[in-house]
Amino acid sequence: MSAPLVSILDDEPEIRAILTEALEEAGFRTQSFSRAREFEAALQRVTPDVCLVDLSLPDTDGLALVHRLALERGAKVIIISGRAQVQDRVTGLELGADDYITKPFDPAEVVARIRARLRAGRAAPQSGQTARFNGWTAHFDRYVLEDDSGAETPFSHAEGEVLRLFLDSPKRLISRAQMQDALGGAAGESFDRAMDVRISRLRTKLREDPKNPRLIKTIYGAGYIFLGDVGWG
Amino acid sequence: MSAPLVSILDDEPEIRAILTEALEEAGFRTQSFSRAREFEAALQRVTPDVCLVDLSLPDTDGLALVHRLALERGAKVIIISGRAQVQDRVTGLELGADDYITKPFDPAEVVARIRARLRAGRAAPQSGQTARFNGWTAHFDRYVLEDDSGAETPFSHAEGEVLRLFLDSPKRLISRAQMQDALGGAAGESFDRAMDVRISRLRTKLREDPKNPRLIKTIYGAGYIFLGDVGWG
DNA sequence: ACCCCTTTGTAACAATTCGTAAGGTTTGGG
DNA sequence: CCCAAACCTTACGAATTGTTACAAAGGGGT
Repeated sequence: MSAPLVSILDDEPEIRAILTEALEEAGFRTQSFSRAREFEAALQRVTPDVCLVDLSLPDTDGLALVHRLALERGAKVIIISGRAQVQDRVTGLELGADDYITKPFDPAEVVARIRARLRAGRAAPQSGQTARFNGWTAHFDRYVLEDDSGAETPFSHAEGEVLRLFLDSPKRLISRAQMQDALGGAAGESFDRAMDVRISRLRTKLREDPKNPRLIKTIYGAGYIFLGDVGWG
Repeated sequence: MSAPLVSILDDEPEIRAILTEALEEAGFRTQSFSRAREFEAALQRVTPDVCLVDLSLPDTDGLALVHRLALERGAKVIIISGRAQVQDRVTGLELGADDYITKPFDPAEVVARIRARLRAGRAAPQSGQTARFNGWTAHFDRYVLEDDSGAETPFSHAEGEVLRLFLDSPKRLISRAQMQDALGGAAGESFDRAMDVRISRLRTKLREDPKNPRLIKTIYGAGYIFLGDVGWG
């Protein structure tokens, strides 16, 4: 599966350059155009995963273009515009745009919003979620841990919560208070022990050596650290 | 088909009032909460089409809540926050939010952005007659399940209700309370067991391995998840 | 009306999950 | 080196869920 393709349509060369650089660094394939005509010609060939469209184009009515793109072709469209009035944003969104970003913008936010659109597009918003780390593959949709040899070990919901928390913040200290919050536990003396048990059970399934844990490390008096090179997908 | 349901979670009464009024005028059903705990309790019963969540909540870490909502439950989340830094927006979106609106906001834009989410989602319940999933074809007009080899197994009305509920929301957690609602069961001690039996019988017809169900997964204390790539038609 | 079959809820028992308690082990300061 | 606090692990039990057996309810054909 190749990287998502993002099309950029903007008449300012500088904007195109900034966006192209930020998007390629973020791992997207890009394609940029200065005129609507070229852009629509390219659409005959490929359908981009997301289109970034500037409204103030010299050779066409931007809103009409957005409308055609979004409602007729079903493309995901993010408007990038210098017009910042609420009314502009509302009409842009009502016409079918998926998002509306005003100039000046921060490239990082553009990337984040593109990712949000891609995520939403998937049939299964929350799952198909798998993470690889150090020979293991965690399938959160099936609640299964897969060995590097392909052997599978099921894990429970409670164990999954802990594992997900770790995989979201690898190589970073996670305090017990943070866990308590993330795992929805009521603050209390007793919940500490419950968390211990959850972690203990997770360690067992990850076949950790109690004497020498390689993945889930305890930091005495501070919390835990999950070591492991995590890749989501 | 009833109006989409929007849940509002914000600790400021005035904000809740403004949003509620604007949304109801726009034709949505609304439901608002001041505390995360109440909000999560309500989620046991219904899954809103869109959740508007304020990050600065007194009783929990808002970001962790968003993460749980978006990634684990597959809900559509729009963050409404007073924090306007780019970094805040990026982390909010990366954690799974579908959109990020900063205060002060214009209610009209909020409505437009909610509509954009609903349009993109289109997870609306299907009313088609047949659905394909993982080698099976369900014919709701004939009350028959068709094998990938063409062999047919009849299913009853009660089993069909459960199956349709699953097929309408694949790969998403469905709580028992939601089922009870959808299947018209009175909330009571005894109906719980009846649902278990319905699911057990459906599992049998889908030839699920009791030890390792591949399609209907139980999440202890939370509900069920139907895994399967569903295509209607 | 009678019989037989299907459907579906209820009851009873088995299996699983997960927090709690209890006892053991490790850590780090004095 | 000693001790208290922090942490790990095991066992147990309450709650949750699965499965089977059974009975009530309904439908069609004779």
